[in-house]
Amino acid sequence: MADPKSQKFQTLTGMRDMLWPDSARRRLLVDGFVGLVGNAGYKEVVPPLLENLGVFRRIGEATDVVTKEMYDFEDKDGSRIALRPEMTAGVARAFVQHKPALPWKVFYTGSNFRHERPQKGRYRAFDQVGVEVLGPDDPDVDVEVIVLAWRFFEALGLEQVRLLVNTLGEHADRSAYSEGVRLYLESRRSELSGQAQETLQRNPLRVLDSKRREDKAVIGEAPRISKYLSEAAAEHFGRVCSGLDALDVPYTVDDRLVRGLDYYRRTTFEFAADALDAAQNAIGGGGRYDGLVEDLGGPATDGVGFALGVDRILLACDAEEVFAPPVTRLDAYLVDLTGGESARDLTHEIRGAGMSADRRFGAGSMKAQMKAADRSGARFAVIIGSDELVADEVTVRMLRRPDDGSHSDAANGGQGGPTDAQQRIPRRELIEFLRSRK
RNA sequence: GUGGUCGUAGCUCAGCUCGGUUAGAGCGCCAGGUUGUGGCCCUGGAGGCCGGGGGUUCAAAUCCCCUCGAUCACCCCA
Repeated sequence: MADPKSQKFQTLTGMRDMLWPDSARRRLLVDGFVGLVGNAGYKEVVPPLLENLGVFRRIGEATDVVTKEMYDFEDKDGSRIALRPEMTAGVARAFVQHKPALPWKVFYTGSNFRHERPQKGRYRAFDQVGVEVLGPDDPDVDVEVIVLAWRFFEALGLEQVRLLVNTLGEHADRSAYSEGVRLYLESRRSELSGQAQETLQRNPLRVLDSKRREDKAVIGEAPRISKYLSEAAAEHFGRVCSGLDALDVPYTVDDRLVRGLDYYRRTTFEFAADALDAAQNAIGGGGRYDGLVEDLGGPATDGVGFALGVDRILLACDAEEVFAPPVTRLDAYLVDLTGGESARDLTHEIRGAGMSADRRFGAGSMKAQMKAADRSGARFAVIIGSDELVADEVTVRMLRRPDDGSHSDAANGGQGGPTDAQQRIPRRELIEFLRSRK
């Protein structure tokens, strides 16, 4: 950095400012999600960004998220607290604290923080949207949750999304399976990559996730979860699959799908965006976490949910060229050649009537004001010159047609684009004029 | 935490290999052409300590070292 007197600040590593139109697109995406899950009976929950560190420890002592990536620090009273690295643990804590009626169906949107090396689709501050259902053990809940996410991707226009599902079995199944995998991998330890050997010591199941080529052969012959499943777990999973079939949601069972966080039991799932050439192509994931609530001091309660990565979804939308940012719309833009009082009064009058209006501060030449009017996306320029002022009239000029979603552009062939119709009307009729042409 | 690539105008980049007058282009922005009319066109203008620091040299955007940042991959995960 330069000399301290004139130090310029910029965003921290892995964090970024989102400016328009990216911010508009993100807003639209989040609003769409809220609408979708609201229709399914989910209510919003807004947990705090900071929690006692212990809340997040339950995510898994063997995970990087907990051991290496948390923004944790000491509070002023000496207690250990942390910025949330994900939402589920905080939501589960809220459940334990408030004891809401069952089933508790909630959704959330918000930022999470993980201290990792940033790369495409991975930031230290990232947005997620998600849902959680606490209470029912019914496999139909798993289905509802998965289908919700699937419909959301459909609504955005995404087509190259793959749904992967798996089951890790119940607690005992998972432990037995983990041990089975560990024994197997130990027996072929020398064939594994160095990284995989390290992972093996901490969390054998995670080795199955390795992307390194040298590990593939060994992983391919590893034991399958199906052999370790209890009857109940197998039946649960079977009903999840048949539910997805019934609702025509395509999926593939991937028995190597081991999700990162320790609290998952039974159903797990992940959404991969194939249009993303980046390594970070998981745009969402989730599963059952029966036992998490108990770990946090609550009654034994089943839970299932998912989290979707807003940033990655937007990246996937870019790759598939869908979900363009919304077009700016304005009902009127004021062009005032007489000093600005009319622009000031009319913008507020129009807004007060429930329509949208803007104007240019500092006025400028008519050309400058008209240019600004065009760029604003306004349908009409409302022009007030000295003639109009004296006659108590306004000139209303159409800048684009009602059905013209694009920015006006004379070069686009003229269909619905170029317009220049204008007329003078009494000033008191302006609101009615704009309203009748909305 | 490890490795590769890259930092020049608001944005996208040229110039760097073979150091040498006021560092360029396109887009965007501002103004004028059109003294009351946007989108197209033409003209002009503003805007850069060439990421920062140090070194080599008569001379560094250009060569060397360090540093910071970005980016991609590993790891991990959304």
